[in-house]
Amino acid sequence: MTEPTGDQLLRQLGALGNPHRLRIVAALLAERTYVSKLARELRISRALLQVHLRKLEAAGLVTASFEIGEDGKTLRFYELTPFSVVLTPKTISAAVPTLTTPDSVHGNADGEEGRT
Amino acid sequence: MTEPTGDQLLRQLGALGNPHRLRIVAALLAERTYVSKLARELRISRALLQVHLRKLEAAGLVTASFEIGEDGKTLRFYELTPFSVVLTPKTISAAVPTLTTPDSVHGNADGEEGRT
DNA sequence: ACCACCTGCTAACTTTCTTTTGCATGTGGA
DNA sequence: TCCACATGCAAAAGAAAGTTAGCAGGTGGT
Repeated sequence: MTEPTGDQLLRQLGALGNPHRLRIVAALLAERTYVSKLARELRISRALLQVHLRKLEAAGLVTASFEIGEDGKTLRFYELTPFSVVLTPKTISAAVPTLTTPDSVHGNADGEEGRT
Repeated sequence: MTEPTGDQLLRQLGALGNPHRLRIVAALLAERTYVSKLARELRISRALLQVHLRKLEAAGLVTASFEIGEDGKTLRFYELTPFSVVLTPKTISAAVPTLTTPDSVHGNADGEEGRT
């Protein structure tokens, strides 16, 4: 299953390339929790945490789910997805050809000699 | 030796989280080359390529060196550094405590209640 | 009812990337 | 000398990311 497409890989890299998000991952490894609590632990605003969590979620690194706390309140729990990404020139090189980013959209995949 | 500090890891993630840079890595794996040529191959401007190369270099993923081409011209060759980064909740969690980013600079480890 | 928490969302700002343009310099070959 | 290529750097415009602040609604407990 660890055969990320270029875009998928890019999303994961983008999601992990931020100190807050790395901390979030670390925190969630220690224990799954709900947003407000996590925000308090990391000492960042809920709004900010939410944005970061979404990015992690979009990359498939964490998952969210609603749960009812002991006091009957609805809490949104987040937990880690047991991912494992190996970054080496090879793995990257293998993913690159599957990049669909608005970058490869040249309409021209190969060809075109630079000569005049 | 693969024991990146949080900052180091962050730099590598930041460096790889971009389609152009992933392509650059892939291209350099295929063959080491000099800037102008690489720019032609990737079909991006030299100026842009330079910026990306610097970022990769700053993260220690590629290295540069001057060399004299057959025609006696000075060329700046770039080549890959055989890196290998494993991303899992654990490896990340292990790196997080060593993050020195202007983020951890709270000067205040605990304290400050959220009260109004 | 009021307080204490939880959730979600948006508008506005600030900061950091990304990319383009253009200039300056150096070398070998015709 | 002029052309073709290489290198380097910086200013400026555009785009994306990161943050803050504030509003709205929901539930349980006192």
